Amino acid sequence: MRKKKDKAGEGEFARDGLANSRIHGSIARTLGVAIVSGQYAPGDILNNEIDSSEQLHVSRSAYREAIRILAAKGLVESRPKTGTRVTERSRWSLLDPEVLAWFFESEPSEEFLKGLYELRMIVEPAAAALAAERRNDTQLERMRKALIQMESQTLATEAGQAADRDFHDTVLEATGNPPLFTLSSSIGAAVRWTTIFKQRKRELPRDPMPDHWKVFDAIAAARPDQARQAMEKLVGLALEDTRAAIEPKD
Amino acid sequence: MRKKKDKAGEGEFARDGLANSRIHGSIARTLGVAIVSGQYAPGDILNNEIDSSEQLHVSRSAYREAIRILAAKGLVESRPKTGTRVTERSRWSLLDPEVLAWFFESEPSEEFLKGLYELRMIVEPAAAALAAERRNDTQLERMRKALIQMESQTLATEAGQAADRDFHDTVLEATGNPPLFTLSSSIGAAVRWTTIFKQRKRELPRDPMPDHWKVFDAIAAARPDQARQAMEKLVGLALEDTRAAIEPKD
DNA sequence: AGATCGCTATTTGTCTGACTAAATAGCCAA
DNA sequence: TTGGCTATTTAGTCAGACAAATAGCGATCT
Repeated sequence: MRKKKDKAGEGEFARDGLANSRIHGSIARTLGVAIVSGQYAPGDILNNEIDSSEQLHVSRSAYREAIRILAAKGLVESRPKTGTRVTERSRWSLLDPEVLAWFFESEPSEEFLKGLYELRMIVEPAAAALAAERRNDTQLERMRKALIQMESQTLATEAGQAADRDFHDTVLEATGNPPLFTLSSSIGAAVRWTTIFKQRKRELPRDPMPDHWKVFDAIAAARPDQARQAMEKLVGLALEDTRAAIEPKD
Repeated sequence: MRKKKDKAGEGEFARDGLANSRIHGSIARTLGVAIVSGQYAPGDILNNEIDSSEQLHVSRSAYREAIRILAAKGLVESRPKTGTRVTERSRWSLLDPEVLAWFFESEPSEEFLKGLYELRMIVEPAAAALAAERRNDTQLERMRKALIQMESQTLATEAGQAADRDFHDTVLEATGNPPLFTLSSSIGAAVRWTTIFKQRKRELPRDPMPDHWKVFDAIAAARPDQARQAMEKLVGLALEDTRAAIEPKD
């Protein structure tokens, strides 16, 4: 009864190779992905804890801990007798790093991506302006290193993409505004998908470096307005590229 | 090495009267407040699960579920052998409604409030502009009703304050951008504290209604730029009022 | 002396099963 | 019809055992 071989179908939950090697984390991820991908609709009630944990071949306590994680992120709500139900979308913590990752586990909807870009378009230019006023030398150096790395590795490599994200991250950090900085995971997600979509197009994509350097130069020169405008242009072009790739007209 | 007798007052955790009536929620709140208020510093290691749960007079499973909640919000990180440690501030989900509530449980630091206002200053004018383009009649009606309620009840009443928050909420919702809308809890928190600080001053505070109506009119008239400017002014004045109240010079 | 390997103690992680408490639905009586 | 009681279902809590991971130490080898 204990270690029986899983029957196909039920009891499958992916244990991520690296992180999330704990069962509760894996279950949370599995359920989280199922919820954000629409496999469960808001208002739907999950099977009760006993049935669910049996189907997944895990103990009730591990399953419950997974549910607590989902509840903490606003995806579900539990009450005695009623059970655990999926909450309405407006209550989901869409900017939570994990929730975001679950969203991007399957291809995100165009509408969702559009929303994320709109957020970038609002936040990043303002952040660049603040960064131009407040950045310290360490942060400036980190930005420069990131761009150099991005330049030499190109966005075709994982290291280059990480450098890209690191640059945008550091800009946010240089605002010295902690609440603003927590948006970095959301913006990082959008940045990542810009790259993915750009590379999906066959043609050689536009070189992103000049735009990035303009932002950097303005921040280094402590020119807020210039930094805002440069970042506006950068994000605008990224949006364009992504939109072009997402609407395949050819 | 380990303290035999812990601090006096062991086993105390507030069970919120209304929501959070479950033990795991109460413990999460107690620990969450202790963490964000600086009672535990990032890097600190919590007592192990057995000791902690005994001190709180709860079962280990209830305690563990609380820890899972905190981990889901990025406040702590658990690993075997090492224990559960408080994560660095930059990983905290500062915009999560519960985390925000824990922050405001004790008086928030001026710096934190400033960050929140800066976020408002960035997000709300842009949101008002988008709302002017996209709002539907239902949302418009909700905004109008909120302002009327706010006008008649005044910000001295709980109902009036709720109406204020509802107005700002609806503007965010009218952007039609779900990721943007999730910022409403953060912005609502800032709005709430504007009122608290304003009322702390003895003198009769400035009437907030004209500014609000200007924003509404612009959104109703579908004029994005006008809406942006009106909201900019509204938030700017709110910031001023709060700053005046937070720095008592008289 | 230094590096390497493996052991062990400690801590979280998982499991089991029983019992408690809350919330609902449905019944029964007024 | 209504109002309240009760049965039932579900999450919530508890206790205790065992498993897995790993940081740190110590023995061993070079």
